[in-house]
Amino acid sequence: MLSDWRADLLETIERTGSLARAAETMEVPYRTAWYKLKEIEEQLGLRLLETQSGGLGGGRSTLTVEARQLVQRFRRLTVGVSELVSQRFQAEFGDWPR
Amino acid sequence: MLSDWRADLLETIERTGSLARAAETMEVPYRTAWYKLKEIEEQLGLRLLETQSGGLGGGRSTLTVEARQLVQRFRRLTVGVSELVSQRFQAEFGDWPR
DNA sequence: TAGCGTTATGCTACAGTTTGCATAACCGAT
DNA sequence: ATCGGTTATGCAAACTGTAGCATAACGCTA
Repeated sequence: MLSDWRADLLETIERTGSLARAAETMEVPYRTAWYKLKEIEEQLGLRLLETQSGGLGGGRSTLTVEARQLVQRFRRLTVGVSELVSQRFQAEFGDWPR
Repeated sequence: MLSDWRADLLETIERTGSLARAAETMEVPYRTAWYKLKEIEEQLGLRLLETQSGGLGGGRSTLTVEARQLVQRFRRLTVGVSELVSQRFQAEFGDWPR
């Protein structure tokens, strides 16, 4: 339910302080980004964003504590994995004919 | 282009000796299984099946040597990886509230 | 109060995937 | 010769994910 891309999205929201800006930064429609977030929230049964519409800058979004923890854990989970995969891939398919 | 599920499919074909039976075993329509195989063959540019229609039992399918090697390598590639992942997952999310 | 940029969400369209149905060819066994 | 079960494929329908467009509410700022 989480993925590298989704973790990126969450981090970008945190960095930009807005879902709209995060979506633009990641070059994905706002509609889609929003939908993805809802998906995660639904699957995991938790709220990811602390949002406010209106006000300074039009509004803002920040991550909830749970979301921040989630991303942290996910990052720790995946670090080293892709390296292992490509290493194994090299070992098994390095001599692949095509 | 390969995946756990696809490797399963190939192994099931080998085990049952028939694409039709493999599809039934894996509870996926014959049409779909066939389509998936074509997809892999096309992407990798190799033949996966040694087929015969008609004859004893109506016909049969067995894996080509290349297909068998492919599955073997893929299994070796993924075995250590999934172990690492589930170990890491346990470490990071073992105490996850839900 | 009017304007602006953001959140939130419904409706719709479009593209790609999956699936159902149909048909043809094949060939050993009866 | 006919039957059965299999491979092979075309075609169209159903389903799914992604994206575009529209609209409403919100609240700071000018």
